Amino acid sequence: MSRMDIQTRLTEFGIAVTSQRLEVAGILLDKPQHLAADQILAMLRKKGSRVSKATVYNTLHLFAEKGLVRALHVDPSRTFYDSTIHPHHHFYHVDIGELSDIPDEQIRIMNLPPLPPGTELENVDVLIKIRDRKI
Amino acid sequence: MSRMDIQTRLTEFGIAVTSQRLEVAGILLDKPQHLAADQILAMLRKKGSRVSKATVYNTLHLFAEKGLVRALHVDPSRTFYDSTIHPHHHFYHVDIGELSDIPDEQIRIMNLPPLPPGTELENVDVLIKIRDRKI
DNA sequence: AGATCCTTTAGATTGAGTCCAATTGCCCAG
DNA sequence: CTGGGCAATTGGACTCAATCTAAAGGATCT
Repeated sequence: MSRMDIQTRLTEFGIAVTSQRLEVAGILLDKPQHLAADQILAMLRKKGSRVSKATVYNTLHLFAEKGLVRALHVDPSRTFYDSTIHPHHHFYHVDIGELSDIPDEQIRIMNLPPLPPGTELENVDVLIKIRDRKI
Repeated sequence: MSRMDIQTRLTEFGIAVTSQRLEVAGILLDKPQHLAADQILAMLRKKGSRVSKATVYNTLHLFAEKGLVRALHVDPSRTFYDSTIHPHHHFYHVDIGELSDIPDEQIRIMNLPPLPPGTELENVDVLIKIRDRKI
């Protein structure tokens, strides 16, 4: 995705454009992937960027809140950010701690239960945990 | 659940019985609930127990591994352990950070995708995120 | 230029969870 | 009973993702 495309994208999601936000988005939105904040920070540093840790965290929170990316809480030790936002679900390979996408169309959920009164749906996550087949 | 019942339960799940494990199980298996390690530790301490932090963590890991309880990674900041193990799913109220059970029978998932080669299913988690209805 | 507001920053701090080396407890053989 | 062996427990140090804070920077408007 070009720098210009990313700018447009940020604006579409109601996010004010700054050079730091462009840098973070440039890394994460590059392709469909799942990255943690510290991985993004490391990648930025490797490229010579001077963005601070606090800004990376602030930026990712903002992106997630505005719906530009999706936060995933699968690995208990850290939050991953998913650059793919059209609805889909995940495989989590517990032996190697790896996350992969499942196209949404394949899964259909029947009989969604009634929500508790006074609440509305935010979203539905399906996480299919898999492991290496034993013998 | 009586002390004796808990002993039987541990043994059924292939867990060697110790006094510390009985104490932890006594708290968590008392009723259907979701507790974090530090909550369990605090409850034990309040009862006058001297179980160490390391033991609480070791014990919960062991319980989860043996299938006596289920670990849930929903709140990014800590792991909750669910005393209910028959299959079921969860509501997560994002505004107040509260977790509640959904009886399994209500939800049916169609068209489970094929698993990646060499892997087998561990389990399927459905997490329905809800929030306070806005006006 | 000054004022206001938002963003970024370095560095300190938090806190769940892990690690480690030492101790305790348990069980069985002799 | 005794002691060897092994598993379980322990306190305390440690890790590290994430948060907090207070100050500095940057843009925009009048």
